[in-house]
Order: sequence, then structure tokens, then C-alpha cells
Amino acid sequence: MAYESVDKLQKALVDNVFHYAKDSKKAAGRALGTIVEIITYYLIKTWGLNNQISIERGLEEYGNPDITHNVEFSLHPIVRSSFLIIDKTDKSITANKILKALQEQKYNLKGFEPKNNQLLNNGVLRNACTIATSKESFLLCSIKADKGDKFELHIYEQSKKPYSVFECKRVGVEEGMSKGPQTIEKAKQGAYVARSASSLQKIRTESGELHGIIYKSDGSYIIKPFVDLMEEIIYSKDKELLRRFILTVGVVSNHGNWFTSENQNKELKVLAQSYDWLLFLTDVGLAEFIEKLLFKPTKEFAPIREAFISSYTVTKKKNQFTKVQMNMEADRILLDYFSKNLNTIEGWFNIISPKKKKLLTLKDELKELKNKNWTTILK
DNA sequence: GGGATACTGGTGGAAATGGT
DNA sequence: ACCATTTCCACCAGTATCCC
Repeated sequence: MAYESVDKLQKALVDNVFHYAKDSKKAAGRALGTIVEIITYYLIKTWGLNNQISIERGLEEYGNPDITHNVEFSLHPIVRSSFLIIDKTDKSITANKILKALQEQKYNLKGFEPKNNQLLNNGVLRNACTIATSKESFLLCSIKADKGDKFELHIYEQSKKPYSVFECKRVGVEEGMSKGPQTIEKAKQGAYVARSASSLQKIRTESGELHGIIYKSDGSYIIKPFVDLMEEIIYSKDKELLRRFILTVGVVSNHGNWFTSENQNKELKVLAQSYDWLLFLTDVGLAEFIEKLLFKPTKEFAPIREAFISSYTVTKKKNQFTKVQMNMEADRILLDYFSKNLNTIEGWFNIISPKKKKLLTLKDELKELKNKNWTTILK
């Protein structure tokens, strides 16, 4: 491994890509954050959850809908799903165009407000593209297949209430310092959102144990050790427990000495006890992704580097390497790369909490939640 | 000296505005 | 009417400053 730490990688990005920015280190750090998001997003996609994902939705606090927080990724139950063939044109594919085609097919759009997003524009596609919204749901669209002169589109309606949310965070090391920055504000912000989203709330006992409390609609409640209660809810069929439950997942990458196997810093402790699951993307994983796909790609991966580099220049028009805006060719190669190397990529993640759990367990829990009978539960 | 806070720059995305 | 561009806001990341 040429870059033994992410801090060195960040330096390389400063020298090679972000030299134009006024604060090049900050811009490089921001880009590393974007890369963490992309790795997380394509991992969830590869787990078969593509059509459940929404990006940057305003999530209401549990029991306090006046306050919302934009969350990176949220997973929603699917209410409706169908397919649509449309002609390719030189122009972009807009929400408008898709909605018109749906109307011709007598697709029921009652109660939906159209959005003006573009599914495809100049070879850049929009991930988790919302074409319309209603009071209780979102209508999204993705490209299912390229059929020569036509595209097959997947149209799917997501229920507004998610069953899981993901947030990604990254903090680098200050110049000339051996430690990460002193600030804990970012951890506090993440912790606040993580702790206010779900009906399963966290409390401490007198002896310092982490317990969970969840209310039912009649005002009765259950209090139990947190992880036990969380598992009970995930594997239950009780709509009272599942109705407003949201599994919260945090993904962090290295922060100087945030983390060693025996010693966690305050920031990491705060996050670990606030998310239901806290994953740690290792330096080795992040470095492998950046080296293989962005710095020294083989011919096969060259379009990924191209999409990345062209997104960061003084004259760039539009970023085509983010969780939402992604170069179409790069998207195809990324999906292929993730499905072929899934075991390796899953190995890039350590589990910080719940203690002693495996990534496989999170995968199972998400699958379990995905397959619940949500139409009955949310009725 | 070190930890918390204040401040700055960078960016994506939704909404508002402009152009054809 | 339809799409492209601009504006504004929330959030991300790094660093200067404050305060004990």
C-alpha cells in the first residue's frame, strides 16, 4: 500500500487535484467525505437495496415533526413498483418527460406533485431520482436497462417513513498536529440526529447500562437493555413496535487518533452510543478504493478517474462524482466492481457498535426490515 | 497547554429565476 | 411549456481564537 494513512492520501489529493482551491486542504477533505459517501452508497446498492434508498431527505424527529434533519441515505418501504420503456433522445431525460409517459399509460398520479429533476443529463445520471412527491410517499425512477435505442426505466414509490437511515462522517488531522482536531461539534450534531429519529430511544440506568425505551400508541412502553430491545423489534411482527422504528447507522472514517483497538476518543464514544450501529471505514479500505479507481486505475477503471478528475477543476461545470450526480459509465463500472469484490469491500468496515457484532448481522437486520409487511404496519 | 468554540471556505441540492 | 442557470440553505471539513 503506497499510502499507509488517509492523511497522506489527503496530501496527495491537495498536490495533484485541489491545488486550484483557495483552501486546498479543506476541499480535499470535503472530497474524501464524498468518497466515503459513495463507498457507503454503492455498498448498500450492492446489498440489493437500490430501490429502497432515498438521498438527503428531511427526516422528522420522532414525536416532534416540526424539526427535520437532512439525512444522507434513508431506506424506505416500497409501495408500488412498475416498469416503463422510453425512447432515447439526445436531450436529457427529465421528470416531466417520465411523468407524461406514465400518464399515457394511465398510471395513477393522483395526489402527486411533480419535481423537476433530471434522471439523465449529458451522460450524468441522477441516483435515487425523485420525479414526484405526495403527502405520504415519494415517486422515484432509475434506469433498469439500456435497450439500444430505448431505456427500460424502473418506477417505484417509496413510503415516506423510512425504516433505516445512514450517515457518513470524516475528520482529518490538523496540520502539524499528531492528533485530530479538538472539536466535538460534528459528533454532537450527528449524535443529536441519531438520537431523535427513532421511536426506540436510548436512556441510561443508574448503574450506567444503556437501555432502550419504546412507546406504543396507547401510551404504554417497554424498557429493556438496548441491544436486546432493538433485536426484538427488528425480528418482531408487532406493528406497534415497528411503526415508527428507524434503525440508525453511522459510517466514520479515520480521524488521526480517534480510534485504536483499545482506545477510543471522546468523539467516537459519543457517536458509538448514539447510532444503533456505528461502522468504521478503515484507512486501508479508503486507500484501496482511491488508489485502484482514482489514482492509478487500470484501463477498465479509467472512466471512474475521468469522472472524478473532471469534477474538480477551476472551470468545472458540474460535479459528476457524487452520491447523487454520477457519470453513467462510472456508475456501471462501480456497480460491477462492488458486486465482484463484495467480500473485500465488506472487509473494509470494522464494527464499533454494537460490540462483537458482524457486518453480516447488519445485512440480515436490513433484509429483515426490508421484507416486513409495511403496508399493514403503516396503515 | 489543551479542550471548546467561533469562524471560514467548499459543496450539493432544492427552489427560485431566467432563457428559449 | 420546458429546461438551464442562479440563488440560497444546510451541511461538511479545516483552522484561529478563546478560555481555563
